[in-house]
Amino acid sequence: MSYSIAEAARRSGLSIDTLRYYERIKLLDPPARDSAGRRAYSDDDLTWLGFLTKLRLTGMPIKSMREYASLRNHGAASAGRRKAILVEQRKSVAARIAELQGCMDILDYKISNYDQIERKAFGQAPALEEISA
Amino acid sequence: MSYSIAEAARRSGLSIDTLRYYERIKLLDPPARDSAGRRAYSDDDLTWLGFLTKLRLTGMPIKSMREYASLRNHGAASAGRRKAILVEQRKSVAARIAELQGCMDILDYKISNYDQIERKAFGQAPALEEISA
DNA sequence: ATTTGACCTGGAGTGCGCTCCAGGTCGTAC
DNA sequence: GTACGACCTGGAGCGCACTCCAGGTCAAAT
Repeated sequence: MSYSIAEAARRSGLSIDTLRYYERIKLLDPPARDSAGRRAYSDDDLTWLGFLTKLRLTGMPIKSMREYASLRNHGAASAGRRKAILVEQRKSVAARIAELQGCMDILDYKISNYDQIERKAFGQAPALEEISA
Repeated sequence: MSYSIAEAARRSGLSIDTLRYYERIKLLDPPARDSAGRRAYSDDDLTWLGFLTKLRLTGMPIKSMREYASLRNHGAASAGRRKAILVEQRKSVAARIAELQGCMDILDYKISNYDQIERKAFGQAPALEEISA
């Protein structure tokens, strides 16, 4: 199967502009063209786009994605480097998750403070939270 | 205690420029000044900066942080809205953590693929991974 | 034959969150 | 008294990841 750019956008969740942008910056090999010169994305193209969007979601900068993308065209010899990139990214994702957990604990603490204030709302204790809010 | 901008930067982990920037965009109430007109941050200022940096770490946009910051100056009446902002942010953090977990699963899968390739490296199986790499 | 709409290109513009710069003022150390 | 270093201001500049635009082509529908 092959897909128009609009279809590819719909299926990948990226915008049409972003698809062309990714091609320009070499994240994506130029897709086939139909007889009228329009892009015709293959299933493989979409699979790759799907993986790219996952990498983006991890917060990987486009620079690194470009390196990974370019290594794909350098065959099996580049597998080691490709794996290393993913391992490194995995590490940074794990760190980010831990960081977010930590932040969430703080949010929970602050939220529970506000809860207490609400529960005290019928008393007249002076806004205690202002001290650390 | 009060702190020079350099000290405040060191303690908050933000740059001096960022401290002045945060003040300009009203994330931070203008700190006191010493006799020479230099900023003198209080412990409360630093506490607030600490909380701000946590909010930033959660990915909260500066726009929302500004809203929260401005509500602080509107007393106890704004506590409900402030809490709502934090609750909303907590939700988005939880969602982001889930998203990252999902991405990490994919990374793990890809990495284990590369592991297999390495283990087969002494055989001559054609680079199987190319199909979905 | 012409209108429509999806697509094309190269290049400019945008929003975010800083970061840097020039030119100037202070207070302390020599 | 002058040299130094830390600080000040207003404003310009930057890197990132898109996003938008003008002006054009092409094929199917009327």
